[in-house]
Amino acid sequence: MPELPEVEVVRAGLQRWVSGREIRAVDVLHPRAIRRQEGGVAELAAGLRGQTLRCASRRGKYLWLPLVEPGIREPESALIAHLGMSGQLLVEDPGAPDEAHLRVRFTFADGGTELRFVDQRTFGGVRVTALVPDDRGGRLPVEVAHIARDPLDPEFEEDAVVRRIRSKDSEIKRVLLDQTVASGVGNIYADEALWRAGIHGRRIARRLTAAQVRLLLAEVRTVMEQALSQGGTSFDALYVNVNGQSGYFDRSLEAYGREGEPCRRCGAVIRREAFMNRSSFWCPVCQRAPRGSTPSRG
DNA sequence: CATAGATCCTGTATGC
DNA sequence: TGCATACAGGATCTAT
Repeated sequence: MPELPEVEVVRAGLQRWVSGREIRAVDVLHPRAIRRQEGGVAELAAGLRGQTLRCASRRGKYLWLPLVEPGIREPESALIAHLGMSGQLLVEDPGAPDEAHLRVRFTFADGGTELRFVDQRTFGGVRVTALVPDDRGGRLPVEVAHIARDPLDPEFEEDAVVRRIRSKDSEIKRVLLDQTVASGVGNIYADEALWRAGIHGRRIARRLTAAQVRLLLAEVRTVMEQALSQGGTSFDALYVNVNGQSGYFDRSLEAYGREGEPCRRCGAVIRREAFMNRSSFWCPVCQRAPRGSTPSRG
């Protein structure tokens, strides 16, 4: 499932293969993929035709490419994409057969490779959106303005984020997944970072020490950087880079998906419990449960 | 305001 | 063999 490292791999692919190219046309094969587009297909097509894509940018799990018309320097809009849980952005030859879940096709004026948005579960989507000023004199898509900087952002404000996390009267895993606190973390890397830091996800954020929160953020950064260096995590080929290749960080996961297997640090059996309509995996020895938390299933 | 929970979506795996 | 159900989970919406 695409979290920050996977989205970053896709961003780099877009930068290499589609940045600098002029869009000729867009073909929407499934309306849900553009459900948040004001004005629907017509406005999407009008907003893209004849525009050139600028540098591929990312914050957390959002991706965008600013759009410029010939002769105009400052972009005022951008093509934005979110992969949801199964979205793919693929760069392919125009003659390649359509994927079963092809949702949107972008073709370019140069007649070269096309960009395809493929999404089985249709939680993701693309749209053209306005760029608005950010807090540092730059510009951001309006959808991204409320998303916090991610831990790999050079301008990530560690101290402020530690304070913000420790102000929350909520379970730490829930806070890690809150994209307005720090972005880019999803269910997999949350479990991995918590395991590495030796912190149970049900601990209340404001009861953690500043040192514990600092350690947790350091582990978030470490696990994401490792995943990125291996091309991201993939379980079922739903996540791929723009060339359709999977990463292999899943071989390095220590907690996520390892229910019933031994903890690689202490040998205890990794546990699993339902959490926010998904699952949490943790080591009952390395990650002590908070008082009053009910042990799950025995 | 802060926090918790439901909802969207479909292919795959599992149980009866 | 077929049908029903559980599961994967990011963002957003509603409820408290």
